[in-house]
Amino acid sequence: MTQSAEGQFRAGSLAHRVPDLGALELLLAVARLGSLGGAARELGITQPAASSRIRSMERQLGVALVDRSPRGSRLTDAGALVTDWARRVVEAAEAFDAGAQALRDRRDSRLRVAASMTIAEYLLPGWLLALRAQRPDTAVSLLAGNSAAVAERLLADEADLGFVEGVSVPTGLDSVVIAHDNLIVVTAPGHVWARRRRPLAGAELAVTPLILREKGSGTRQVLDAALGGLARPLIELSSTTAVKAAAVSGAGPAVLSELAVGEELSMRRLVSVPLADVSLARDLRAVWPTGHRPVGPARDLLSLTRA
Amino acid sequence: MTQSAEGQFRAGSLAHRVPDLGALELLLAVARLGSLGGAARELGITQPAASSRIRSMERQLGVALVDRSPRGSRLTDAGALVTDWARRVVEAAEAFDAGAQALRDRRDSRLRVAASMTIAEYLLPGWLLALRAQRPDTAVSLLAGNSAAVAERLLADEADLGFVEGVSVPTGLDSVVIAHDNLIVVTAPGHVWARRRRPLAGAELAVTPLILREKGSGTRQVLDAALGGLARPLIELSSTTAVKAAAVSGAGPAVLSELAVGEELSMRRLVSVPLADVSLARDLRAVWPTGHRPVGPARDLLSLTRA
DNA sequence: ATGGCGACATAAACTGGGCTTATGACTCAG
DNA sequence: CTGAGTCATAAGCCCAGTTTATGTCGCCAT
Repeated sequence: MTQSAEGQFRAGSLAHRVPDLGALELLLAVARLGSLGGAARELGITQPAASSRIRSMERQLGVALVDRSPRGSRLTDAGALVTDWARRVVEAAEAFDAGAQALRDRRDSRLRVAASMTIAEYLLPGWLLALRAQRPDTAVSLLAGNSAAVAERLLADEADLGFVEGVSVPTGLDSVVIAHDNLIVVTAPGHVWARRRRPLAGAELAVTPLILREKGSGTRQVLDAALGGLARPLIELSSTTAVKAAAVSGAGPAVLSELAVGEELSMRRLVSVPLADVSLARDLRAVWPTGHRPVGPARDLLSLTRA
Repeated sequence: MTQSAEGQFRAGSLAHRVPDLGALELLLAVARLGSLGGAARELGITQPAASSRIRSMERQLGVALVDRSPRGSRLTDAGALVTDWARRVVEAAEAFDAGAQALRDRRDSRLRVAASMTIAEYLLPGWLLALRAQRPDTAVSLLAGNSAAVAERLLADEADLGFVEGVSVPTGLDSVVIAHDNLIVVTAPGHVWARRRRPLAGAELAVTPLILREKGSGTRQVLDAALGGLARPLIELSSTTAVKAAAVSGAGPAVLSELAVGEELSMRRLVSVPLADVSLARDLRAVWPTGHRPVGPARDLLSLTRA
């Protein structure tokens, strides 16, 4: 057992075991530049600060990350691995930052975006990062709501560009399909369906109790339509997150947007069950007031979102 | 060449604009429990500390996140969105933590894993999280290296279970295929190939200059084999990260493991180009010394990795 | 009503981690 | 042997986050 300042065996929370974002950024800079001092310069701190911070990160993790020499610093093998993992944390933080800035800049923004929850949650941060890379000085504001709210904002000229999911386009708006969101059936890896070889038939899906969002939600509507209103709930939950958690825990099969489960699939916390004769696709669309084709920053963003 | 389009955008780096992990964890707890005090209790801090921390996070982001009332606290609409983004940062940090702990526990660990870089980087942290959820007291150690190094460790009884990618299984080891890693052709969304409707033929791929890993790397070997040694490099880079960055920046088409680009695909920073007549698949295998079928913790982990 | 309870806010003092400046040790190139 | 790189060490400062102690508000049971 470790010596540790806190006398008890309290599992210090994540923040105590994971270096803070500044340290992870510093590590990435060291990896890229091959020098503590260089990394320090890039981040606008002094060399001793960088040295000390890397050292305390190594102490915290219990692993040597960097080989120092009078000619520079290189990552150790473990350091390279840690850096790769750190990069993912930093990327998630960059997406957070891009989104958060859009939520803030309500006033003076040059591009006002209104988006449905699913799009705002999963896609928009990435788009904003891409937009920032391309047009660094575009201030974006974001308002998230359902399709009706998006339409309302656009028609009241309180937004320049909207994004909605679902089958119908609100009246008064022009639109273009920018992507297709497939709902997929997922289970925990241990579930029977995870070992199926034959694709699942719609009829079979319709008679199986599923973990679902509540009636009225976008995904539920698509599912009910595809099955003829017959989806049978094993349990109904009010957020995508809760559905995911239930599915991961093995409670049963769930139907979710593939946007929501990308990570879980690639890490095998969930497994996708192929479908045979039903298509659970819905369009994701960019929308704007009829006749007012997007120009300027709105056009920049729109062109980013289309393949 | 410098890779990475990073967000040095304003003087304050990411760490100054994004709340630290402790604050994000706290926000998730508030969202789940509906109470500042409750969240504070769960994290082992006092209620005023939680109150002050949420407040300073709101000040930092410039957005109200929670509606306080004498009967509890609920997220605002913006708060719900921020919480979803925060969850992804925290999940990345959890993966980081799981991996880092495995790197540390070299000595007293009950399960010693040796894995190839790609697997250690992209899949193992998720497996370790799943294993921790299922068997919380299993201490795991991790050693990353190429196939030969993994085999060496296993045969020297310095590891209990190994993971390798590639076509051949090192001699002296038994193995089971746990997944298939597909190499895919990706381009920036603006590239001509992103708008192709017909799948790409192998012959076409073979005559097009590509962004590639250096000769000798695992992915390059698979690609060269599939094309008959003909892959034509536009530029050769020494890390998956650098290849990704070049592809995202629009330098040209790249060939990468789908494990490496899951996030970029779902956020449309990259687009996958369908292939017609070539299969760029390679097996991911769990391996162990011939005859020594995994038991105990090794068996637990192995069963997690198979669908 | 009234007193109790739960939830959040405010205030003041303490603590520690991270920062800076200043300096030293080491290596390599001229 | 000197100058320009690198990193490490030491001493002091500062602020963010913490705790303890107390105040305010709304609900509820008596």
